[in-house]
Amino acid sequence: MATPAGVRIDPAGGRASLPVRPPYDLQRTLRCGQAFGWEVDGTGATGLISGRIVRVQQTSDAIIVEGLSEEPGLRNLRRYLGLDEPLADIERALAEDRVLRRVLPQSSGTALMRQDPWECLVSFITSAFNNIPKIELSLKHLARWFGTHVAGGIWTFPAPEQLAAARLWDLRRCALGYRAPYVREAARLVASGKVDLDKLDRTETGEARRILLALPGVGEKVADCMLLFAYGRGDAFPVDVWVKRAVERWYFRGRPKTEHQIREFAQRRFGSLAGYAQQHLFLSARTDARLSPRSSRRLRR
DNA sequence: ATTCAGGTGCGAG
DNA sequence: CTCGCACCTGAA
Repeated sequence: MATPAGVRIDPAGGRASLPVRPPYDLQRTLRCGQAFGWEVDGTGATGLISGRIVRVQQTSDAIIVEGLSEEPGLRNLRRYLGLDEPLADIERALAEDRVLRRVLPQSSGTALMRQDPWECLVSFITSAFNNIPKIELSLKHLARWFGTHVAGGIWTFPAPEQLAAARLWDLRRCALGYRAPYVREAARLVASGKVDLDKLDRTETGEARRILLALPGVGEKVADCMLLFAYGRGDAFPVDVWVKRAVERWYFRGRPKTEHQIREFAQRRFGSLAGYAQQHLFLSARTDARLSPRSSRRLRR
């Protein structure tokens, strides 16, 4: 297959340059909470993709890649990072909505990624009733104790087989708490082939959702995260506590709604862009002091 | 010491 | 089917 236009490759240096269009924002995309595996700093980010340690950083019109300089790895990275998402069109459409128009400036450029379904599954099982630092801690421990060593201080995310064989007691050492049996059982279902995560890529969304919901530790929210972050189903709308607060506050004048009602509302209102709407509402809610639990408790009185 | 955190599973009405 | 409740555990 031909190299896409605009791509510059320097095989000897292990470097490449992938073109991107505004408003794509690498930092926002990696920090927005959809992916956990990347070490993001002021200038770029480091992570593992296609079994390689890769550093990426954004310039005015490109993503500079170090550590990966050949296809199909680069194509894989493009897809993973959502570099080809038509963000300008998407955000223009979302800005028709009065709420999104207001919050978009602070989250513009966030692209939906295409993560590995298995890693995504474990990440979001772990995320349930948990906080972000501890989720990251658990995932880091999982890689350290069950993954494969790549190079100094870097381990791959463990394969289903690697976790399926784990002792519960060892899994618990990863601070997974009561989620440990969920993770191991999910690993066994995937490793045994009883659940084929790759096949879901070609499965109709509703059916894929039903299959995901049958996995232990996977409820509506986690299933929707997987549909959105791993399977590219743009109409998925994961309803977590932040999105729930934001939608109730900004679309229903603070009237409480069930998660089901919120999901239905979002799909009707945003359709195939519901996933992007969710990202922007989520990011906005997290940075809006008025939506913090402390604040809303005060207002409730 | 208490409280909180990106939900889910389970039993009851 | 909807509702309420318990829940591992590190960090503030």
